[in-house]
Amino acid sequence: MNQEFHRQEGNIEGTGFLPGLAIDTVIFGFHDGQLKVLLLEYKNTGLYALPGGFVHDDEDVNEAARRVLQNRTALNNIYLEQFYVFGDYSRYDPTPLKAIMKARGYSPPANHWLLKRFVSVGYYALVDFTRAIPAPDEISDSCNWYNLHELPALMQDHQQIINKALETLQRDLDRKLIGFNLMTEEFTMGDLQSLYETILNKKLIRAAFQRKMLGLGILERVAKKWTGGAHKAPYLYKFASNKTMVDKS
Amino acid sequence: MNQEFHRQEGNIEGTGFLPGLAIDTVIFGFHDGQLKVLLLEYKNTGLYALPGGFVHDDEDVNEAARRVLQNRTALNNIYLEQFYVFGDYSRYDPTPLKAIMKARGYSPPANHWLLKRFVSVGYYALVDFTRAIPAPDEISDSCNWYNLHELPALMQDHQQIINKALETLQRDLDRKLIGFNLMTEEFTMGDLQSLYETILNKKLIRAAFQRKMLGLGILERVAKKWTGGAHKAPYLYKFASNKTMVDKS
DNA sequence: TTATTATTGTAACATATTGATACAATAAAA
DNA sequence: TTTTATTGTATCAATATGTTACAATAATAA
Repeated sequence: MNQEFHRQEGNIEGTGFLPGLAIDTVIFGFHDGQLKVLLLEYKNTGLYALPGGFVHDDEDVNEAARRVLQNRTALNNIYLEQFYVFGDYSRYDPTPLKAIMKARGYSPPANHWLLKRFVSVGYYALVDFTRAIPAPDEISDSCNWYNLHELPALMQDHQQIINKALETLQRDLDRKLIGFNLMTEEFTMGDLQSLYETILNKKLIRAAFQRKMLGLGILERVAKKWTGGAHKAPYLYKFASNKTMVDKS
Repeated sequence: MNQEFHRQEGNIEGTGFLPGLAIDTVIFGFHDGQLKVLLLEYKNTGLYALPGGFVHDDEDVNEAARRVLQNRTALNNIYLEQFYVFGDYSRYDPTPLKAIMKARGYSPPANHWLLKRFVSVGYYALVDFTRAIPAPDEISDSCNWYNLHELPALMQDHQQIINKALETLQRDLDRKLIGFNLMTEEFTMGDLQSLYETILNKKLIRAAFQRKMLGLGILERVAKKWTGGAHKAPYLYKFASNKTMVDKS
Protein backbone atom coordinates (compact mmCIF):
# COMPACT_ATOMS: atom_id res chain seq x y z
CA MET A 1 0.00 0.00 0.00
CA ASN A 2 2.36 2.62 -1.15
CA GLN A 3 1.49 4.37 -4.30
CA GLU A 4 0.24 7.72 -5.46
CA PHE A 5 1.86 9.03 -2.41
CA HIS A 6 3.07 12.13 -4.00
CA ARG A 7 -0.37 13.33 -4.91
CA GLN A 8 -1.90 12.10 -1.67
CA GLU A 9 0.55 13.36 0.85
CA GLY A 10 -1.04 16.75 1.00
CA ASN A 11 -4.47 15.17 0.79
CA ILE A 12 -4.85 14.82 4.51
CA GLU A 13 -8.43 13.58 4.38
CA GLY A 14 -7.73 11.06 1.65
CA THR A 15 -10.36 12.57 -0.61
CA GLY A 16 -11.06 10.44 -3.64
CA PHE A 17 -10.02 7.19 -1.96
CA LEU A 18 -11.81 4.57 0.04
CA PRO A 19 -10.74 5.17 3.63
CA GLY A 20 -8.85 2.52 5.53
CA LEU A 21 -8.62 0.16 2.61
CA ALA A 22 -5.36 -0.85 0.97
CA ILE A 23 -4.25 -3.35 -1.60
CA ASP A 24 -1.10 -5.41 -1.38
CA THR A 25 0.06 -7.53 -4.25
CA VAL A 26 2.45 -10.44 -4.13
CA ILE A 27 3.88 -10.55 -7.63
CA PHE A 28 5.50 -13.90 -8.28
CA GLY A 29 8.08 -14.56 -10.94
CA PHE A 30 10.27 -17.56 -11.70
CA HIS A 31 13.84 -17.51 -12.87
CA ASP A 32 16.86 -19.81 -12.61
CA GLY A 33 14.89 -22.36 -10.68
CA GLN A 34 13.84 -19.84 -8.06
CA LEU A 35 10.59 -18.19 -7.14
CA LYS A 36 10.89 -14.44 -7.03
CA VAL A 37 8.82 -11.71 -5.49
CA LEU A 38 8.71 -8.05 -6.49
CA LEU A 39 9.53 -5.67 -3.66
CA LEU A 40 9.79 -1.93 -3.36
CA GLU A 41 12.46 -0.21 -1.34
CA TYR A 42 11.54 3.16 0.11
CA LYS A 43 13.81 6.10 -0.19
CA ASN A 44 16.06 6.82 2.75
CA THR A 45 14.27 4.47 5.08
CA GLY A 46 15.64 1.00 4.41
CA LEU A 47 12.05 -0.22 4.39
CA TYR A 48 10.98 -2.93 1.99
CA ALA A 49 7.38 -3.51 1.08
CA LEU A 50 4.99 -5.20 -1.30
CA PRO A 51 3.70 -3.17 -4.19
CA GLY A 52 0.34 -1.82 -3.26
CA GLY A 53 -2.01 1.04 -3.42
CA PHE A 54 -5.35 2.45 -2.54
CA VAL A 55 -8.77 2.22 -4.11
CA HIS A 56 -10.33 5.19 -5.84
CA ASP A 57 -13.80 5.90 -4.61
CA ASP A 58 -15.26 5.19 -8.03
CA GLU A 59 -13.19 2.13 -8.80
CA ASP A 60 -13.70 -1.60 -8.25
CA VAL A 61 -11.30 -3.08 -5.73
CA ASN A 62 -10.17 -5.69 -8.25
CA GLU A 63 -9.66 -2.94 -10.79
CA ALA A 64 -7.42 -1.08 -8.37
CA ALA A 65 -5.33 -4.21 -7.91
CA ARG A 66 -4.95 -4.54 -11.65
CA ARG A 67 -3.91 -0.90 -11.89
CA VAL A 68 -1.23 -1.39 -9.23
CA LEU A 69 0.04 -4.47 -10.98
CA GLN A 70 0.19 -2.79 -14.32
CA ASN A 71 2.07 0.19 -12.89
CA ARG A 72 4.76 -1.98 -11.31
CA THR A 73 5.31 -4.45 -14.13
CA ALA A 74 4.28 -2.61 -17.28
CA LEU A 75 2.28 -5.70 -18.17
CA ASN A 76 -1.39 -6.17 -18.70
CA ASN A 77 -3.49 -9.28 -19.03
CA ILE A 78 -1.82 -10.81 -16.05
CA TYR A 79 -3.04 -13.63 -13.89
CA LEU A 80 -4.22 -11.93 -10.72
CA GLU A 81 -6.14 -13.42 -7.85
CA GLN A 82 -7.51 -12.00 -4.66
CA PHE A 83 -6.65 -14.36 -1.82
CA TYR A 84 -7.17 -12.91 1.63
CA VAL A 85 -8.04 -9.86 3.67
CA PHE A 86 -5.60 -8.88 6.34
CA GLY A 87 -7.63 -7.09 8.92
CA ASP A 88 -6.11 -7.69 12.33
CA TYR A 89 -6.00 -4.75 14.63
CA SER A 90 -2.39 -5.59 15.39
CA ARG A 91 -1.46 -4.53 11.86
CA TYR A 92 -2.16 -0.97 12.84
CA ASP A 93 1.16 0.79 13.13
CA PRO A 94 1.66 4.22 11.62
CA THR A 95 5.41 4.37 12.28
CA PRO A 96 6.64 3.02 8.94
CA LEU A 97 4.38 5.32 6.95
CA LYS A 98 5.38 8.23 9.10
CA ALA A 99 9.02 7.36 8.45
CA ILE A 100 8.40 7.20 4.72
CA MET A 101 6.76 10.61 4.69
CA LYS A 102 9.42 12.07 6.93
CA ALA A 103 12.09 10.73 4.60
CA ARG A 104 10.44 12.79 1.90
CA GLY A 105 10.62 15.87 4.06
CA TYR A 106 6.95 15.87 4.91
CA SER A 107 5.66 15.91 8.48
CA PRO A 108 2.09 14.65 8.38
CA PRO A 109 -0.44 15.78 10.97
CA ALA A 110 -1.42 13.06 13.42
CA ASN A 111 -4.84 12.70 11.84
CA HIS A 112 -3.49 12.16 8.31
CA TRP A 113 -5.59 9.46 6.66
CA LEU A 114 -2.54 7.36 5.79
CA LEU A 115 -1.68 7.12 9.47
CA LYS A 116 -5.02 5.60 10.39
CA ARG A 117 -5.78 1.92 10.62
CA PHE A 118 -5.87 0.06 7.30
CA VAL A 119 -7.35 -3.20 6.22
CA SER A 120 -5.54 -4.71 3.30
CA VAL A 121 -6.83 -6.90 0.51
CA GLY A 122 -4.16 -9.35 -0.58
CA TYR A 123 -3.69 -10.32 -4.23
CA TYR A 124 -1.21 -12.55 -5.88
CA ALA A 125 -0.07 -12.27 -9.46
CA LEU A 126 1.86 -14.67 -11.68
CA VAL A 127 4.04 -13.05 -14.30
CA ASP A 128 6.58 -14.01 -16.89
CA PHE A 129 9.82 -12.89 -15.27
CA THR A 130 11.38 -12.14 -18.63
CA ARG A 131 8.62 -9.81 -19.73
CA ALA A 132 8.01 -7.80 -16.57
CA ILE A 133 9.73 -4.46 -16.31
CA PRO A 134 9.81 -3.58 -12.63
CA ALA A 135 9.22 0.11 -12.09
CA PRO A 136 9.45 1.91 -8.73
CA ASP A 137 6.80 4.42 -7.77
CA GLU A 138 7.40 7.99 -6.67
CA ILE A 139 8.40 7.20 -3.15
CA SER A 140 10.57 4.19 -3.87
CA ASP A 141 14.21 3.88 -4.67
CA SER A 142 13.76 0.61 -6.42
CA CYS A 143 11.40 -2.08 -7.52
CA ASN A 144 13.20 -5.37 -7.85
CA TRP A 145 12.92 -9.11 -7.79
CA TYR A 146 14.01 -10.95 -4.67
CA ASN A 147 14.34 -14.66 -4.11
CA LEU A 148 11.34 -15.80 -2.15
CA HIS A 149 13.53 -17.45 0.45
CA GLU A 150 16.03 -14.62 0.72
CA LEU A 151 13.81 -11.66 1.39
CA PRO A 152 14.92 -8.63 3.35
CA ALA A 153 12.96 -7.71 6.48
CA LEU A 154 9.61 -6.41 5.35
CA MET A 155 7.32 -3.66 6.50
CA GLN A 156 4.41 -4.46 8.77
CA ASP A 157 2.91 -7.89 8.13
CA HIS A 158 4.06 -8.13 4.52
CA GLN A 159 6.05 -11.28 5.19
CA GLN A 160 2.88 -12.97 6.45
CA ILE A 161 1.04 -11.80 3.38
CA ILE A 162 3.68 -13.42 1.20
CA ASN A 163 3.50 -16.63 3.21
CA LYS A 164 -0.25 -16.82 2.80
CA ALA A 165 0.03 -16.02 -0.89
CA LEU A 166 2.43 -18.91 -1.35
CA GLU A 167 0.11 -21.28 0.50
CA THR A 168 -2.72 -20.22 -1.76
CA LEU A 169 -0.58 -20.65 -4.85
CA GLN A 170 0.40 -24.15 -3.75
CA ARG A 171 -3.24 -25.09 -3.25
CA ASP A 172 -4.34 -23.58 -6.56
CA LEU A 173 -1.50 -25.04 -8.57
CA ASP A 174 -2.99 -28.32 -9.68
CA ARG A 175 -6.59 -27.27 -9.34
CA LYS A 176 -6.19 -24.78 -12.14
CA LEU A 177 -3.66 -24.47 -14.92
CA ILE A 178 -2.01 -21.40 -13.55
CA GLY A 179 1.61 -22.50 -13.39
CA PHE A 180 2.09 -21.65 -17.05
CA ASN A 181 1.66 -17.98 -16.26
CA LEU A 182 5.07 -18.05 -14.61
CA MET A 183 6.80 -19.61 -17.61
CA THR A 184 8.36 -17.95 -20.54
CA GLU A 185 6.65 -18.32 -23.91
CA GLU A 186 8.59 -21.49 -24.64
CA PHE A 187 9.95 -23.92 -22.10
CA THR A 188 11.18 -27.45 -21.67
CA MET A 189 9.52 -30.12 -19.61
CA GLY A 190 12.41 -29.79 -17.20
CA ASP A 191 11.72 -26.08 -16.76
CA LEU A 192 8.10 -26.78 -16.01
CA GLN A 193 8.91 -29.52 -13.54
CA SER A 194 11.41 -27.29 -11.83
CA LEU A 195 8.71 -24.66 -11.45
CA TYR A 196 6.28 -27.12 -9.92
CA GLU A 197 8.92 -28.49 -7.61
CA THR A 198 9.89 -25.05 -6.46
CA ILE A 199 6.35 -23.95 -5.75
CA LEU A 200 5.33 -27.16 -4.04
CA ASN A 201 8.70 -27.47 -2.35
CA LYS A 202 9.02 -31.17 -3.09
CA LYS A 203 10.55 -33.47 -5.65
CA LEU A 204 8.27 -34.80 -8.33
CA ILE A 205 8.67 -37.98 -10.33
CA ARG A 206 9.97 -37.06 -13.75
CA ALA A 207 8.17 -39.74 -15.78
CA ALA A 208 4.85 -39.23 -14.02
CA PHE A 209 5.09 -35.47 -14.28
CA GLN A 210 5.78 -35.56 -17.99
CA ARG A 211 3.00 -38.06 -18.61
CA LYS A 212 0.52 -35.97 -16.69
CA MET A 213 1.43 -32.69 -18.31
CA LEU A 214 1.30 -34.16 -21.80
CA GLY A 215 -1.95 -35.87 -20.90
CA LEU A 216 -3.56 -32.51 -20.22
CA GLY A 217 -3.45 -31.88 -23.94
CA ILE A 218 -2.50 -28.26 -23.59
CA LEU A 219 1.15 -28.43 -24.51
CA GLU A 220 2.31 -27.94 -28.01
CA ARG A 221 5.71 -29.08 -29.16
CA VAL A 222 7.47 -26.22 -30.85
CA ALA A 223 11.02 -27.26 -31.57
CA LYS A 224 14.06 -28.82 -30.01
CA LYS A 225 16.39 -26.97 -27.75
CA TRP A 226 20.07 -27.57 -28.23
CA THR A 227 21.49 -26.76 -24.88
CA GLY A 228 25.09 -27.44 -25.71
CA GLY A 229 25.06 -30.25 -23.17
CA ALA A 230 26.35 -33.71 -23.90
CA HIS A 231 22.96 -35.30 -24.13
CA LYS A 232 19.70 -35.51 -26.02
CA ALA A 233 18.10 -32.13 -26.67
CA PRO A 234 14.78 -31.57 -24.94
CA TYR A 235 11.70 -30.37 -26.76
CA LEU A 236 10.48 -26.85 -26.33
CA TYR A 237 6.81 -26.59 -25.49
CA LYS A 238 4.29 -23.84 -25.77
CA PHE A 239 1.13 -23.48 -23.78
CA ALA A 240 -1.58 -24.09 -26.37
CA SER A 241 -4.87 -22.61 -25.18
CA ASN A 242 -3.84 -19.24 -23.90
CA LYS A 243 -7.49 -18.60 -23.17
CA THR A 244 -7.22 -20.12 -19.72
CA MET A 245 -3.94 -18.47 -18.80
CA VAL A 246 -5.41 -15.21 -17.73
CA ASP A 247 -8.10 -14.80 -15.17
CA LYS A 248 -9.65 -11.38 -15.36
CA SER A 249 -11.44 -10.96 -12.09
CA MET B 1 -24.06 -5.70 7.02
CA ASN B 2 -26.98 -4.89 9.18
CA GLN B 3 -26.35 -4.94 12.84
CA GLU B 4 -25.96 -2.57 15.73
CA PHE B 5 -28.10 -0.31 13.72
CA HIS B 6 -29.99 0.98 16.65
CA ARG B 7 -26.93 2.40 18.30
CA GLN B 8 -25.43 3.56 15.04
CA GLU B 9 -28.33 5.27 13.42
CA GLY B 10 -27.71 8.49 15.29
CA ASN B 11 -23.98 8.03 14.86
CA ILE B 12 -23.82 9.87 11.59
CA GLU B 13 -20.04 9.77 11.31
CA GLY B 14 -19.81 6.09 12.18
CA THR B 15 -17.49 6.79 15.09
CA GLY B 16 -16.01 3.63 16.54
CA PHE B 17 -16.27 1.67 13.31
CA LEU B 18 -14.01 1.14 10.34
CA PRO B 19 -15.50 3.26 7.60
CA GLY B 20 -16.75 1.66 4.42
CA LEU B 21 -16.10 -1.87 5.57
CA ALA B 22 -18.82 -4.42 6.13
CA ILE B 23 -19.00 -8.11 6.85
CA ASP B 24 -21.48 -10.49 5.29
CA THR B 25 -21.78 -14.04 6.46
CA VAL B 26 -23.31 -16.95 4.59
CA ILE B 27 -24.35 -19.31 7.35
CA PHE B 28 -24.96 -22.77 5.94
CA GLY B 29 -27.02 -25.45 7.61
CA PHE B 30 -28.26 -28.83 6.46
CA HIS B 31 -31.62 -30.39 7.19
CA ASP B 32 -33.91 -32.89 5.49
CA GLY B 33 -31.52 -33.35 2.64
CA GLN B 34 -31.40 -29.64 1.88
CA LEU B 35 -28.78 -26.95 2.27
CA LYS B 36 -30.10 -23.99 4.19
CA VAL B 37 -28.98 -20.41 4.55
CA LEU B 38 -29.77 -18.01 7.36
CA LEU B 39 -31.43 -14.80 6.24
CA LEU B 40 -32.69 -11.72 7.98
CA GLU B 41 -35.89 -9.98 7.01
CA TYR B 42 -36.04 -6.27 7.70
CA LYS B 43 -38.99 -4.70 9.35
CA ASN B 44 -41.59 -3.14 7.08
CA THR B 45 -39.42 -3.27 4.02
CA GLY B 46 -39.75 -6.77 2.57
CA LEU B 47 -35.97 -6.79 2.22
CA TYR B 48 -34.02 -9.97 2.85
CA ALA B 49 -30.33 -9.95 3.59
CA LEU B 50 -27.39 -11.93 4.84
CA PRO B 51 -26.46 -11.51 8.48
CA GLY B 52 -23.66 -9.04 8.71
CA GLY B 53 -22.17 -6.19 10.56
CA PHE B 54 -19.42 -3.69 10.86
CA VAL B 55 -15.97 -3.78 12.32
CA HIS B 56 -15.13 -1.93 15.50
CA ASP B 57 -12.09 0.24 15.13
CA ASP B 58 -10.22 -1.79 17.75
CA GLU B 59 -11.32 -5.20 16.55
CA ASP B 60 -9.87 -7.75 14.13
CA VAL B 61 -11.97 -8.20 11.02
CA ASN B 62 -12.14 -11.95 11.62
CA GLU B 63 -13.16 -11.27 15.19
CA ALA B 64 -16.01 -9.10 13.98
CA ALA B 65 -17.20 -11.92 11.74
CA ARG B 66 -17.18 -14.29 14.68
CA ARG B 67 -19.14 -11.81 16.74
CA VAL B 68 -21.79 -11.48 14.05
CA LEU B 69 -22.05 -15.25 13.74
CA GLN B 70 -22.35 -15.75 17.45
CA ASN B 71 -25.07 -13.11 17.70
CA ARG B 72 -27.21 -14.71 15.00
CA THR B 73 -26.81 -18.35 15.96
CA ALA B 74 -26.05 -18.31 19.69
CA LEU B 75 -23.23 -20.71 18.92
CA ASN B 76 -19.54 -20.38 19.37
CA ASN B 77 -16.66 -22.47 18.16
CA ILE B 78 -18.12 -22.55 14.70
CA TYR B 79 -16.36 -23.28 11.46
CA LEU B 80 -15.96 -19.89 9.82
CA GLU B 81 -13.96 -19.00 6.77
CA GLN B 82 -13.28 -15.78 4.96
CA PHE B 83 -13.70 -16.37 1.25
CA TYR B 84 -13.88 -13.20 -0.81
CA VAL B 85 -14.03 -9.43 -0.79
CA PHE B 86 -16.88 -7.86 -2.69
CA GLY B 87 -15.60 -4.51 -3.73
CA ASP B 88 -17.16 -3.55 -7.02
CA TYR B 89 -18.27 0.01 -7.37
CA SER B 90 -21.56 -1.23 -8.75
CA ARG B 91 -22.45 -2.55 -5.29
CA TYR B 92 -22.82 1.01 -4.14
CA ASP B 93 -26.51 1.67 -3.72
CA PRO B 94 -27.79 3.46 -0.64
CA THR B 95 -31.49 2.92 -1.39
CA PRO B 96 -32.02 -0.29 0.58
CA LEU B 97 -30.32 1.08 3.67
CA LYS B 98 -32.23 4.30 3.35
CA ALA B 99 -35.43 2.26 3.14
CA ILE B 100 -34.50 0.30 6.24
CA MET B 101 -33.83 3.44 8.22
CA LYS B 102 -36.98 5.10 6.93
CA ALA B 103 -38.99 2.03 7.94
CA ARG B 104 -37.72 2.66 11.45
CA GLY B 105 -38.90 6.23 11.29
CA TYR B 106 -35.46 7.72 10.84
CA SER B 107 -34.52 9.99 7.99
CA PRO B 108 -30.76 9.91 7.68
CA PRO B 109 -28.83 12.88 6.32
CA ALA B 110 -27.35 12.31 2.87
CA ASN B 111 -23.84 12.10 4.31
CA HIS B 112 -24.72 9.41 6.86
CA TRP B 113 -21.83 6.93 6.96
CA LEU B 114 -24.12 3.96 6.30
CA LEU B 115 -25.19 5.51 3.01
CA LYS B 116 -21.64 5.70 1.70
CA ARG B 117 -19.95 3.10 -0.42
CA PHE B 118 -19.10 -0.15 1.37
CA VAL B 119 -16.71 -2.94 0.63
CA SER B 120 -17.82 -6.20 2.11
CA VAL B 121 -15.75 -9.11 3.36
CA GLY B 122 -17.55 -12.38 2.72
CA TYR B 123 -17.42 -15.23 5.22
CA TYR B 124 -19.09 -18.58 5.20
CA ALA B 125 -19.95 -20.61 8.25
CA LEU B 126 -20.98 -24.23 8.66
CA VAL B 127 -23.26 -24.95 11.57
CA ASP B 128 -25.24 -27.81 13.01
CA PHE B 129 -28.78 -26.91 12.02
CA THR B 130 -30.20 -28.55 15.11
CA ARG B 131 -28.09 -26.54 17.51
CA ALA B 132 -28.31 -23.07 15.99
CA ILE B 133 -30.88 -20.74 17.47
CA PRO B 134 -31.51 -18.06 14.84
CA ALA B 135 -31.99 -14.68 16.44
CA PRO B 136 -32.97 -11.50 14.57
CA ASP B 137 -31.16 -8.27 15.33
CA GLU B 138 -32.78 -4.99 16.32
CA ILE B 139 -33.83 -3.97 12.84
CA SER B 140 -35.04 -7.36 11.64
CA ASP B 141 -38.39 -9.02 11.88
CA SER B 142 -36.95 -12.44 11.60
CA CYS B 143 -33.87 -14.53 11.25
CA ASN B 144 -34.68 -17.82 9.62
CA TRP B 145 -33.41 -20.70 7.57
CA TYR B 146 -34.22 -20.77 3.87
CA ASN B 147 -33.60 -23.51 1.38
CA LEU B 148 -30.57 -22.55 -0.66
CA HIS B 149 -32.45 -23.05 -3.89
CA GLU B 150 -35.64 -21.31 -2.80
CA LEU B 151 -34.34 -18.02 -1.58
CA PRO B 152 -36.37 -14.83 -1.68
CA ALA B 153 -35.02 -11.88 -3.63
CA LEU B 154 -32.06 -10.54 -1.73
CA MET B 155 -30.69 -7.11 -1.03
CA GLN B 156 -27.86 -5.73 -3.13
CA ASP B 157 -25.45 -8.42 -4.33
CA HIS B 158 -26.18 -10.86 -1.52
CA GLN B 159 -27.31 -13.55 -3.94
CA GLN B 160 -23.94 -13.35 -5.68
CA ILE B 161 -22.21 -13.58 -2.32
CA ILE B 162 -24.13 -16.77 -1.58
CA ASN B 163 -23.27 -18.19 -4.99
CA LYS B 164 -19.59 -17.55 -4.46
CA ALA B 165 -19.77 -18.99 -0.95
CA LEU B 166 -21.25 -22.19 -2.33
CA GLU B 167 -18.55 -22.45 -4.98
CA THR B 168 -15.92 -22.07 -2.29
CA LEU B 169 -17.59 -24.66 -0.11
CA GLN B 170 -17.68 -27.11 -3.01
CA ARG B 171 -13.98 -26.61 -3.65
CA ASP B 172 -13.04 -26.90 0.01
CA LEU B 173 -15.22 -29.92 0.69
CA ASP B 174 -12.80 -32.72 -0.08
CA ARG B 175 -9.67 -30.73 0.51
CA LYS B 176 -10.49 -30.36 4.16
CA LEU B 177 -12.76 -32.31 6.45
CA ILE B 178 -15.28 -29.57 6.86
CA GLY B 179 -18.47 -31.34 5.84
CA PHE B 180 -18.85 -32.76 9.31
CA ASN B 181 -19.48 -29.31 10.69
CA LEU B 182 -22.87 -29.38 9.02
CA MET B 183 -23.86 -32.72 10.53
CA THR B 184 -25.56 -33.41 13.79
CA GLU B 185 -23.52 -35.07 16.54
CA GLU B 186 -24.47 -38.52 15.28
CA PHE B 187 -25.34 -39.45 11.74
CA THR B 188 -25.62 -42.35 9.35
CA MET B 189 -23.48 -42.90 6.31
CA GLY B 190 -26.57 -42.12 4.25
CA ASP B 191 -26.92 -38.75 5.94
CA LEU B 192 -23.33 -37.92 5.20
CA GLN B 193 -23.59 -38.99 1.60
CA SER B 194 -26.74 -36.97 1.18
CA LEU B 195 -24.87 -33.93 2.50
CA TYR B 196 -22.02 -34.40 0.06
CA GLU B 197 -24.40 -34.97 -2.82
CA THR B 198 -26.34 -31.86 -1.98
CA ILE B 199 -23.29 -29.65 -1.69
CA LEU B 200 -21.60 -31.01 -4.79
CA ASN B 201 -24.90 -31.25 -6.63
CA LYS B 202 -24.17 -34.69 -8.05
CA LYS B 203 -24.83 -38.31 -7.26
CA LEU B 204 -22.04 -40.23 -5.58
CA ILE B 205 -21.42 -43.96 -5.65
CA ARG B 206 -22.57 -45.43 -2.39
CA ALA B 207 -19.96 -48.18 -2.05
CA ALA B 208 -17.07 -45.93 -2.98
CA PHE B 209 -18.26 -43.12 -0.74
CA GLN B 210 -18.58 -45.39 2.26
CA ARG B 211 -15.19 -46.95 1.62
CA LYS B 212 -13.52 -43.59 1.35
CA MET B 213 -15.13 -42.08 4.42
CA LEU B 214 -14.29 -45.10 6.55
CA GLY B 215 -10.81 -45.09 5.10
CA LEU B 216 -10.21 -41.62 6.49
CA GLY B 217 -10.16 -43.14 9.93
CA ILE B 218 -12.07 -40.32 11.54
CA LEU B 219 -15.46 -41.95 11.94
CA GLU B 220 -16.40 -43.76 15.07
CA ARG B 221 -19.27 -46.20 15.16
CA VAL B 222 -21.58 -45.31 17.99
CA ALA B 223 -24.64 -47.50 17.76
CA LYS B 224 -27.27 -48.71 15.37
CA LYS B 225 -30.21 -46.67 14.31
CA TRP B 226 -33.55 -48.44 14.12
CA THR B 227 -35.43 -46.40 11.64
CA GLY B 228 -38.61 -48.41 11.71
CA GLY B 229 -38.04 -49.30 8.08
CA ALA B 230 -38.27 -52.80 6.74
CA HIS B 231 -34.55 -53.21 6.27
CA LYS B 232 -31.21 -53.47 7.99
CA ALA B 233 -30.55 -50.68 10.47
CA PRO B 234 -27.67 -48.38 9.58
CA TYR B 235 -24.88 -47.58 11.98
CA LEU B 236 -24.68 -44.21 13.63
CA TYR B 237 -21.32 -42.55 13.35
CA LYS B 238 -19.61 -39.81 15.28
CA PHE B 239 -16.85 -37.60 14.03
CA ALA B 240 -13.84 -38.74 16.04
CA SER B 241 -11.16 -36.04 16.05
CA ASN B 242 -13.12 -32.90 16.77
CA LYS B 243 -9.84 -31.03 16.69
CA THR B 244 -10.09 -30.45 12.98
CA MET B 245 -13.75 -29.50 12.97
CA VAL B 246 -13.28 -25.94 13.97
CA ASP B 247 -11.04 -23.48 12.25
CA LYS B 248 -10.47 -20.47 14.39
CA SER B 249 -9.16 -17.86 12.05
C1' DT C 1 -42.95 -68.87 12.56
C1' DT C 2 -41.69 -68.07 8.14
C1' DA C 3 -41.37 -65.65 3.68
C1' DT C 4 -41.02 -60.94 1.74
C1' DT C 5 -39.03 -56.44 1.21
C1' DA C 6 -35.85 -52.65 1.23
C1' DT C 7 -31.61 -51.04 2.70
C1' DT C 8 -27.01 -51.54 4.60
C1' DG C 9 -22.15 -53.14 4.89
C1' DT C 10 -18.69 -55.02 2.36
C1' DA C 11 -16.38 -58.03 -0.82
C1' DA C 12 -14.83 -58.62 -5.45
C1' DC C 13 -13.49 -57.18 -9.75
C1' DA C 14 -12.66 -53.53 -13.40
C1' DT C 15 -10.77 -49.31 -14.58
C1' DA C 16 -8.04 -45.22 -13.86
C1' DT C 17 -4.36 -42.80 -11.77
C1' DT C 18 0.04 -42.41 -9.94
C1' DG C 19 4.70 -44.28 -8.44
C1' DA C 20 8.95 -46.59 -9.78
C1' DT C 21 12.13 -48.63 -12.87
C1' DA C 22 14.18 -49.43 -17.13
C1' DC C 23 15.88 -48.43 -21.52
C1' DA C 24 16.46 -46.73 -26.21
C1' DA C 25 17.39 -42.22 -28.47
C1' DT C 26 20.53 -38.64 -28.91
C1' DA C 27 23.65 -34.23 -28.56
C1' DA C 28 28.01 -33.12 -27.36
C1' DA C 29 32.61 -34.16 -25.69
C1' DA C 30 36.49 -37.37 -25.22
C1' DT D 1 33.95 -44.15 -32.53
C1' DT D 2 33.24 -44.38 -27.72
C1' DT D 3 31.64 -42.14 -23.64
C1' DT D 4 28.45 -39.36 -21.01
C1' DA D 5 24.35 -37.23 -19.37
C1' DT D 6 19.76 -36.30 -20.20
C1' DT D 7 15.35 -36.93 -22.51
C1' DG D 8 11.15 -39.42 -24.04
C1' DT D 9 8.57 -43.23 -23.24
C1' DA D 10 7.39 -48.02 -22.25
C1' DT D 11 6.49 -51.23 -18.62
C1' DC D 12 5.08 -52.91 -14.41
C1' DA D 13 3.64 -52.06 -9.42
C1' DA D 14 0.83 -49.82 -6.14
C1' DT D 15 -2.94 -47.15 -5.06
C1' DA D 16 -7.37 -45.08 -5.75
C1' DT D 17 -11.82 -45.05 -7.65
C1' DG D 18 -15.93 -46.92 -10.37
C1' DT D 19 -19.13 -50.90 -10.67
C1' DT D 20 -21.49 -54.98 -9.57
C1' DA D 21 -22.90 -58.32 -6.51
C1' DC D 22 -24.43 -60.32 -2.41
C1' DA D 23 -24.96 -61.59 2.39
C1' DA D 24 -26.82 -59.44 6.63
C1' DT D 25 -30.47 -57.55 8.65
C1' DA D 26 -35.15 -54.91 10.55
C1' DA D 27 -39.60 -54.53 9.80
C1' DT D 28 -43.83 -56.26 7.52
C1' DA D 29 -46.96 -59.62 5.66
C1' DA D 30 -48.44 -64.32 5.28
